Amino acid sequence: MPRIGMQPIRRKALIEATIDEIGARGSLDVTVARIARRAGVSSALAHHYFGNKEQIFLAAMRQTLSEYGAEVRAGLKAARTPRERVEAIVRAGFSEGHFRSAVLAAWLNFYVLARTSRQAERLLVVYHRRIVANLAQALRPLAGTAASDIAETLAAVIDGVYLREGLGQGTPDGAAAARRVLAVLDAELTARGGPGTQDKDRTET
Amino acid sequence: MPRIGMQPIRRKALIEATIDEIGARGSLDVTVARIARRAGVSSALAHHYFGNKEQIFLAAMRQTLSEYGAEVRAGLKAARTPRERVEAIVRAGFSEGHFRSAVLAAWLNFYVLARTSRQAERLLVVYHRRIVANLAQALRPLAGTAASDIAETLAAVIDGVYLREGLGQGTPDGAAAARRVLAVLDAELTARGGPGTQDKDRTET
Amino acid sequence: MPRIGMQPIRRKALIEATIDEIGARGSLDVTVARIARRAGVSSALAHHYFGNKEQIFLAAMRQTLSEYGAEVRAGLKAARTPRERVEAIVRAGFSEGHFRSAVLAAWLNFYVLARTSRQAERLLVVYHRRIVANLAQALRPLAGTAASDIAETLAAVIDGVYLREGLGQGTPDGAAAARRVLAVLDAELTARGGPGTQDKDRTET
Amino acid sequence: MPRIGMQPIRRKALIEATIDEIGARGSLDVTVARIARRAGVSSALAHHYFGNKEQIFLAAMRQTLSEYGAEVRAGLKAARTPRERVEAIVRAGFSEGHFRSAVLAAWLNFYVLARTSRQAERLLVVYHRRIVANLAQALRPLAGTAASDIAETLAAVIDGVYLREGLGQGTPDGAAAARRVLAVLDAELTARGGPGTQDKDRTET
DNA sequence: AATGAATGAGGATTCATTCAT
DNA sequence: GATGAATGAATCCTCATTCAT
Repeated sequence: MPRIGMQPIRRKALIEATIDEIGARGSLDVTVARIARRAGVSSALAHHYFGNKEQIFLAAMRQTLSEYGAEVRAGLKAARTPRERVEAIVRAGFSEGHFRSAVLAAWLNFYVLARTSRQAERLLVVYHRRIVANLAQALRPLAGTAASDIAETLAAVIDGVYLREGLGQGTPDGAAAARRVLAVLDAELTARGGPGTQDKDRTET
Repeated sequence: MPRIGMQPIRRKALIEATIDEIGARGSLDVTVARIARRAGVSSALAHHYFGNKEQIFLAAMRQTLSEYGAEVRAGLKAARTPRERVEAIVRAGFSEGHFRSAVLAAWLNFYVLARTSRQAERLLVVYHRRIVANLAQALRPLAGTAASDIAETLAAVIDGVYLREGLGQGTPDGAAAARRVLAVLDAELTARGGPGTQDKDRTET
Repeated sequence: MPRIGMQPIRRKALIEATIDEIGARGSLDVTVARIARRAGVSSALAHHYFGNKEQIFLAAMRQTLSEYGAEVRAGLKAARTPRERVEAIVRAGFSEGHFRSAVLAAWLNFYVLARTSRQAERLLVVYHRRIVANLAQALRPLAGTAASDIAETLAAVIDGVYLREGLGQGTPDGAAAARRVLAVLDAELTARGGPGTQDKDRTET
Repeated sequence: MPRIGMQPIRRKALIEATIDEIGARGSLDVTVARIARRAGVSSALAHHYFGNKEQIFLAAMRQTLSEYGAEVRAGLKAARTPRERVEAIVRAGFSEGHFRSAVLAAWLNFYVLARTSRQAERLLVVYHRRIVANLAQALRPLAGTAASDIAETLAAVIDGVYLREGLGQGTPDGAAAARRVLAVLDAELTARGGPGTQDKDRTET
């Protein structure tokens, strides 16, 4: 059975299995054996490829983060106006691909992991910075010097909505979630720049 | 050594030890033995009083939630105007007592626990509803029919800020966190009702 | 079943089981589970009392060493002349209690353990020093300033004979082994002090 | 990359790697994978060439023994007098090549291996017999009928000194070790044959 | 009331070994 | 000739939980 060049295939399968298993289990309390079984391999192979459990988790985290990043980039590419750029970033977080119970559980658990693992923490911090930077850049034309501050707030709202919506058992409503975040954006812009600014932005867009 | 009337003392000690241990460990990955040692009792006693580990966690969660609730109520009692009422609720979340790394870790882990334990989920949902209800009630004079919606948003912002601030290693800055949340409040009020409304509210109160 | 005060009993049983198991297996390649089964307890209990496998080994080593030390002391107490004192020390090493295949295997493995474990090495060095010191003290009246040197040699002969005799599968012949060591002693004394000295010693004895 | 005629090269490399690894690790607790890596090949190849782990160990043991034997033979060839012949055999054991920590660890572990593996035991017994035979033959002109007995004793002293010197962490002192063994030889000769014999030998030498 | 004693169950990790290529 | 792929079988260790005292 052993064919050559399996490494990337197995790694990918194990990473997906990890996210799914965390999602299914709802906690980091998943065993390597179950992850491996889900991926259709032995637990020994999982260790062979990743070294230890933490590395498996970190790989899953990197994967989730980079998928999210890709979604953000794809959204940004399609956006034409500053406003659209901000919306793209916000919507990426609540897309069907990511705003699922399993992925949400994974995210939540990565936050927990970050409290224990230095590497996990670093990943999360980097991701945080990147989101804020993306938001700030998109907001600059709309909010000027307030861009950074609004970006920071929006990032927090995204996380908060994500967290709260995810608590429910049912399928989370991504559209509603995104709407709530964008409402905060609108409010901030209106309040800071006055209606004029906002209107101007909208017109521009 | 066994004295009578120890039950409440032991229970309280074990609950505190649980929160501290979750805080210290940074995850739910704490053992009953360690919790018990921290509380100065045997692990057998912990089981004697709580039945099993999940009940210990749930008790710790109830404790954290009710302390938070008490802080909110205390703040509300001292508040005179609607605005002050909202601020009190927001500030309760970022008070020195709760906005600590250990408590934050506990909260985070309660969210995780809620994915596994029906009881934990119920506790969290109840707390969520209560916060939103409190906020909505306080906001009614300020925002009218928009109160509920703004309340929902504010609750999300609180959670998001809490989550993000807590990621850093250093002592979290409660004042800054509260300021950011209140800024959202101001923006929402300004944007929806215009400055006039807000001023009027303040005067009314 | 759990009665109080079992700790020392369990510890002793586990230590004996360890030595026996090393003897039976012929190497350090013994499992905690087998040791525990031999002692009639669960492997979890073995860990509970000793912490980890290395500590179990070290305890077994200490036990073996201290039993040997006790045998030496008992022999010394019964000895009347210097010569008898030396003989007592030598014979202690080849007594029926210690010159058994199992104990021998244990010793051999402790030497191996000493290459990995700092603690084991320390134990072995201390034991080495003590034997040489005992021998040297006993030899002083017989060999004067040469006592230390002869002691060192005798200790080496003891170990060498022990090692070689132990290689065979059959029951090792302790008497023959002791005789060979004492022959070296006689030769050293004769060669250094001349026959006169030796005869005098013998007459004294 | 596979070239023909690699077998002897690979085997030799693996054998050396085995001894080195046992030396480095200080115990038989070495993995085939590490041995193979040290030899620059895959662990599968090690199995391909040796069948299983025990055979790898046995090959390493044979190698060590035969190197030692070669050193003895070389020493014997250069020796002119009986005394020199004995000294050559003794010194071979403490030469720079063999009296190293790594080799010593290997020897020690071969003794352990001999308790488990029939083949290893046979190798060790053969080596033992050969050394004693060599010593006895060399001693015949010096000690006559006592040659065998003295040979047996010397062999034990060699092993004992080897074992004890090897325990220390520092570089073992081969010259001192050899001196101690030869001192026993001198003592035995003096004591048995009287000073005359010994002097005569020494003069001859 | 309180605990020491004890364990079953499980989990991460390791490793010798096999096999298809 | 050589190896990457793969795994079954251990093994150490942890831990929640129970029980007699």
